[in-house]
Amino acid sequence: MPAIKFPDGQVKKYKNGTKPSDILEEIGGRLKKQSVAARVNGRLIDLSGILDQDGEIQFIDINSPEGLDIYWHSSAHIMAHAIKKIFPNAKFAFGPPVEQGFYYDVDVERSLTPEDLVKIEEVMQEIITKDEPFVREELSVEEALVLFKDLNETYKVEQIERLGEPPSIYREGSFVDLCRGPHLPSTGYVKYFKLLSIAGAYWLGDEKNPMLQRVYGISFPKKSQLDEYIQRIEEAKKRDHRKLGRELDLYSINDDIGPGLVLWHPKGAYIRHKIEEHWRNEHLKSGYEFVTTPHIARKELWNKSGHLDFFTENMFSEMDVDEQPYLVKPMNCPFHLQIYKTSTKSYRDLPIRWAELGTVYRYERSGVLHGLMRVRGFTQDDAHIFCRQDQLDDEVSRVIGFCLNMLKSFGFEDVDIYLSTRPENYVGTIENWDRATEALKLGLEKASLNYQVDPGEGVFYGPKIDIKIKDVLGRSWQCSTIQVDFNEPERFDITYVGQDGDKHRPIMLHRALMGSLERFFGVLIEHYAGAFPLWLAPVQVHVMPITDKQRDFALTIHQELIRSDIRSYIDDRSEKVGFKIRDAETKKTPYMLIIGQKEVENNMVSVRKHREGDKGSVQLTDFIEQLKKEIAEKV
RNA sequence: GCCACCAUAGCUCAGUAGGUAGAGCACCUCACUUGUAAUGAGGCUGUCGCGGGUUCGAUUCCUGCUGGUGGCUCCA
Repeated sequence: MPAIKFPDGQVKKYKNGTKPSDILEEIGGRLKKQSVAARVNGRLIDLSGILDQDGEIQFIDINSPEGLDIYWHSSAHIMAHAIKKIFPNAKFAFGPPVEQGFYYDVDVERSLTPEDLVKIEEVMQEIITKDEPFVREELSVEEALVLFKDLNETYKVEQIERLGEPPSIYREGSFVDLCRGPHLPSTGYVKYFKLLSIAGAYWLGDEKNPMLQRVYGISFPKKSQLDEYIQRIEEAKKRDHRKLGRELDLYSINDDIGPGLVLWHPKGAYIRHKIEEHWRNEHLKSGYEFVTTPHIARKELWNKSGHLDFFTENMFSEMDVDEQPYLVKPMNCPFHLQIYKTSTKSYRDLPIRWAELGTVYRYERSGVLHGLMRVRGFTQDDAHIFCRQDQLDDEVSRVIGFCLNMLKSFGFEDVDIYLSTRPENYVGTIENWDRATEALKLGLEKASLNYQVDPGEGVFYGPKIDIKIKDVLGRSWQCSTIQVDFNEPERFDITYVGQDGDKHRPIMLHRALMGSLERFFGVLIEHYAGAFPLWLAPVQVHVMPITDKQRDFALTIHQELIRSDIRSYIDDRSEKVGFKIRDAETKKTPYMLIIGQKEVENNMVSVRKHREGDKGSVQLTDFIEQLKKEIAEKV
């Protein structure tokens, strides 16, 4: 007689063999309708699972994150079932739920087409209409191997062998799949779904393995949720930085120049200029000094730094300079190290913080290039900090705080933070790694930040903190990074003279706050949907006379704005004011000044704000004051 | 790099069952002199991504390449 404790603290005894679904039957109502699985003693189980011991139960709501995961997971099974019906020889790999929906990796004899997706959707609907229950079975390894070998499911067989423990399977009608579960009670629970795309994916994520076809889909209990999802994707596409970059004339990438090489147009370059200006000011305030280094260096430098050992596949091929091989820089660090070495450093000199907007070039495989987010030539807002062991904690803390502040000034408050720890291949001692990792961790905790640990994801030369920002379609892009380096100080043999008169090895931190200006600009465009805050807007004010009669007055206003350091543009075309407003609105100019006869007579300006509309008339001096305030506050 | 898809005017797109192409916006000119998201009329705009093949003839069919898109792998 298991005693089951409910979330409200109530404890009830049930007879042996009771299932969560029995309890739901008894409770009924909304809970029964909305629950798709149960968590018993922390473990998720099917509603048809057996409660055989005492424990705490909690029902999983269909619309909770876990509920949707189960929903999508079961949807993936239904999709696989449908594919199996259409392609009896299809073999299946993995089909998990993801952040937005689900996918299944399949091995089908021919390439799937969009028409196939339509067909698969139809068959899925049939399976759903049949409302077959998902039935769990637990098998021994041997039984499972026999079953899946019979089905010629080679990937499943491989997976069973890899697991090495008795697996569970789920049957649903004639379809059987290796799966941990839990699942929805039956296929009929899946109401509204859509298959979204087909892509290639390597078996087990290894590019040496064969490529499977990955079919992505999404499903929801309610039609409105599916509609909203599709609409959200459509809306997101409108603020894609590649679309806005073209529409707002910010940048372009040109085939004649080469893929992954960015042309910053005047408006984009202006925004970049403001970003850099802000960046420089903040760095000076934070105790950094600037350095500037060349774009190429002798091959030998890259040999010394280790880049030729671990980074060659990302470096552009060498060039010949007076019969000496040179390489274009993929990183700035070796240069900074060479500056360090030009003089003997005392412990009193540390910490040294050297920053550079350093433009680097990396060969990125063609398939990975993506607008401004992933390019082949980019400018890092790089800095290297050389410090003593006793300064490490403090430096890490400072960088974290500095970094978050920098992101905040561009409106990024919601970011994902990762701590990447020691990978399999590493240089340096375990003690050093542990100490450095501890320092990074301490820094994060002192700032009371939420972060995830990425075990083994550190660079071979040291642990790191990464901050990622999501683009408009929910794809994560790494921007900020703070890395400890045990490799290069060693290779370049940099030292400082300690209080004891001996030479010591300083600790080196690499850090980039925005990461690269290109990527950062990309996420920034999407973040603001192209409507940049006043301080960044390339054109801050559109001045528009209503008729030619007000042109002279409008011109004096435009000139006054320019004199006051406001970026003004005068639209004196002989067009209706509605036309000019539309134009300025489309260009997302923050402010419009409309100048008609009334304004001329009263010596006023009529203010209109982007997306907000008419703000009424004010004195020009007041308007300028207001703008200056807004610019200073960077809102 | 791998899998799939795509490439027509500056942009968004239509089109040709194979006979060298069109619309809207943008741009230019003229008229209108206008009050908070599109005034009207006229004009300009193309190696139909590049190369090869099939064909009397290719933007259209086949093929190679280049570039892009969505993923995978890899990374700021």
